[in-house]
Amino acid sequence: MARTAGSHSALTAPRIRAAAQSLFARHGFAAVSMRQIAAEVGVQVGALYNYTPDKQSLLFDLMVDHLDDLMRALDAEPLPEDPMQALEGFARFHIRHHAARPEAVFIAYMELRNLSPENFAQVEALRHRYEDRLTAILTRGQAEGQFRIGDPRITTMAIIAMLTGVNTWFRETGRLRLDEVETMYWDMTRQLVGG
Amino acid sequence: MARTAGSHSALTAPRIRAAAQSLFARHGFAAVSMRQIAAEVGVQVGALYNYTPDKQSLLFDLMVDHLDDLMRALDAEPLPEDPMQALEGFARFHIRHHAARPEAVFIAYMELRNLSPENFAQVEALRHRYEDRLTAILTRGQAEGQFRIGDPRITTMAIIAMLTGVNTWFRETGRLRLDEVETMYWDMTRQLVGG
DNA sequence: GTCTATAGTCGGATAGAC
DNA sequence: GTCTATCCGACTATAGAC
Repeated sequence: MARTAGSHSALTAPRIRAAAQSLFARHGFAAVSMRQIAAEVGVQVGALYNYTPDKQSLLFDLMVDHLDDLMRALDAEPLPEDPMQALEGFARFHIRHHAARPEAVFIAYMELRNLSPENFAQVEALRHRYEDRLTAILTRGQAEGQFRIGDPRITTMAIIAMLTGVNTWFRETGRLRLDEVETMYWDMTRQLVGG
Repeated sequence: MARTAGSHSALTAPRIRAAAQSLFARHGFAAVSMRQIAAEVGVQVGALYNYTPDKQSLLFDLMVDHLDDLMRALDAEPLPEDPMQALEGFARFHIRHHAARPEAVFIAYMELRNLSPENFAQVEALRHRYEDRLTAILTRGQAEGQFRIGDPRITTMAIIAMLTGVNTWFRETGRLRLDEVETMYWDMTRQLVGG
């Protein structure tokens, strides 16, 4: 694995990703320059273009990786037969997963309009797949008479907006621990579906 | 009311506001240039500075006016003694008011990080005053035993996130009318508080 | 793989004529 | 109040040396 002196791609690539994520989350995609990213990594701006064709791809890759990660993590969760238990699993998973990566979540929600149309369509498709998992749980629970809800798709949007909202105010240093927040939001979710 | 030829301030001022709001909502504050705003209005860049000291003030004024408008409109609503009726009034008002001005709402949520620290603090204070109105309703309903909820402040954040989420998917041309959406979200809100 | 240097464009804001 | 002209800095992306 001999490498030329000055060749650090295995190290540089993830550092560029991390710097871009941190800076995009703090200042917004449009407000961050390639020079700032390079400075955060500790290289000159030209070096970035060995890793990304352009700034847009940097953003797109962050979003796609975040959503792939989200789907993989959800698929790794147990999925109980009982709709109420499945819903509890989803709600707790959603809060836990999102609270653990606030920067990626923030970017995925705030920077959609800075994606090119093709990239936007791909990201929306991935997000939709995630939402569909919750819709499936709700539809099943409604059919089995456990949930007192209206349109499962509308209920999906309402629950996801409510749960994701935790990220706007939750801080690890705050008065509540995350597992307490999880339980409070699960209580609200359960009541919301009439459980 | 005689005016010098070429003097159109009474007309130009609101057109600058409207252009800024539309462009900021579509492309984001950081991605929009003063030249773009001027072009949308039909003037040259220099003319904008007769109406605003800088680009930051344009954003700040949009946010403050939006939140002032929100508070005034809420204060104009009836506030029933009964907490359940008060909550229904709030939920329906929130959806109706936000759905009617999607651009202002979008900017108020997405561009907070582009405010200067002083301006951010002022905007946050205004938003907090609005949230407090809902917290007051929830606290009263909890004390009177009508609501089965945990922390009223957390419940406030959850309900507002859920209701505001309507703006991410609702379109006037969609399959649902706004008053139907209002009722569906009120049903979910009622169940969420254990009613 | 990283560097320096640069092309070519665009940004916010201001000065001064009308 | 609006215009033109301009300052001066910053931007993305590329070229070519090492």
